[in-house]
Amino acid sequence: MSMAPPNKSTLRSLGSIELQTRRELILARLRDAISSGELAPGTHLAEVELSESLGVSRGTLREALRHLQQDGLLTADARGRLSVRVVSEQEVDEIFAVRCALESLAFRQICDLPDRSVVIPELQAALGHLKENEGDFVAQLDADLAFHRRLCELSGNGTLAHSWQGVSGLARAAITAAGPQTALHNMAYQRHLPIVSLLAAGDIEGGEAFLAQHMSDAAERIVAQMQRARSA
Amino acid sequence: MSMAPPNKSTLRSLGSIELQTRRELILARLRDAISSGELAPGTHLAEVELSESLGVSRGTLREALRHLQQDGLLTADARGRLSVRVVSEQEVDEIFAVRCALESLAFRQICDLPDRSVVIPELQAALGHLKENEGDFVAQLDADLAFHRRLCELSGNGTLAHSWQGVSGLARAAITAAGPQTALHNMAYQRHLPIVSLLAAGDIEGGEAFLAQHMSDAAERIVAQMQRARSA
DNA sequence: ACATGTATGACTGTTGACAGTCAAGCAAAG
DNA sequence: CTTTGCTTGACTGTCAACAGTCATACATGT
Repeated sequence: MSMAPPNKSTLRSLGSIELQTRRELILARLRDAISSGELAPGTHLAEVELSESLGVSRGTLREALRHLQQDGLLTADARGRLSVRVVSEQEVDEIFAVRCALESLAFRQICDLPDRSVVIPELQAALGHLKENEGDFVAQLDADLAFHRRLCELSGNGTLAHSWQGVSGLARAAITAAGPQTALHNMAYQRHLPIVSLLAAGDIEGGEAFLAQHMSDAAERIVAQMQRARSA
Repeated sequence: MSMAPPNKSTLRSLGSIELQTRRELILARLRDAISSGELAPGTHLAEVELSESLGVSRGTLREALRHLQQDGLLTADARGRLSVRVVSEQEVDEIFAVRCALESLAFRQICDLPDRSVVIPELQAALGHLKENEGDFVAQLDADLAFHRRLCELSGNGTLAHSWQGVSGLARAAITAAGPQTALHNMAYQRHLPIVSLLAAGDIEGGEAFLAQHMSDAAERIVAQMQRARSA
């Protein structure tokens, strides 16, 4: 019995299996654990215990930890012990101010793009995910951040997207730490809709103003919730 | 023979010795090597060879490499081999656009500070270092970046300062890669002076406009030098 | 010649173990 | 009761070695 020889298109369509190294696996795992609150802020991360529970050696774990440390999600004390970063209320303002600056740049760069018509549908698709599953907090948070990330990516500025990712980890950790009562998910679709509209209109001034309000609102809401949770 | 008992002030003045781990030492060493061009862009970094030449084990080296990778100074190919990042001409524009957005935020936040009078002398001091040793290229580059870093630090926004550091590594690598002919050091003092003046005056609009011009000028000069070097 | 095995070398991924350091607890000396 | 010294336990810093994979080059068969 003879099989038909594979043609080039078949070979190409097979693609390549994505190779996930152990380090990358536990890196993603730890990222999720921190940003979801599974690892509460301030938690001490003992290397031996963590490596055993994750099923990897300490060396492999340490490489992932260095990555997270550079991301700002972990902090080291004088003796080198790592713990999950606790974001203060002041830092929430800082984080969202930086996000505002970066996303405003993305907005401007998209407006300066020769052809804006391609990015609008992309953002509308991201908006769609925001409209779906309105009850689920984490899903809403994911969709929220995904929308803003897409905004940065669509600017075509890879350095910008990379910088944004650097602060987004902290942003997500802060939002999660504040708790699901933050009510960030209420009306999330409506709150993000004007961004796309202003972008489609090419209104740079309007977009920047709206983004500034959008970010300061979010920061204020989170800080308020943190204070409420602290006094309780 | 009796010594006088140490009083508290003496004890306090002793301070504490700063503990430098091997990982941090070689991290700084590699940082310098990359940003100074000692390790040329595209250079392949073999772990065994590097660890031997640095006098550390592979494990220790790898932790430092992960740090640099996250900083964007190193890139990994499909097989995990690391090499010094080569910044394209497009990326130069990207990097300086991000720097502009971040430093503009720093400018605004300093202007919003209750007491601006404290930061002005600090920046003037940084300007002073820029005026000194005008012949030395690397010293000028150091002073240049130090000035901009100080601007971000003085904003009081630690997250902003951290994000800036994230792109500054790439910026420095790009400048060094373009070569000392970039003439970035010419009139560096005069080119930075208006930033402090506008800041002292609290002129946000003027400051942002100047920073935008400052950054796009720098990017243009670097790209031009890269093209010149490439065609030669 | 061309395609297919097959050894070889180089490199990264990963691991387990050793060494040094700090904190906590306890005992002895003042 | 305070201080000093010692022991124990836990933790991070560091290392050398094993295992798996890929590219290269050579040899083999058609």
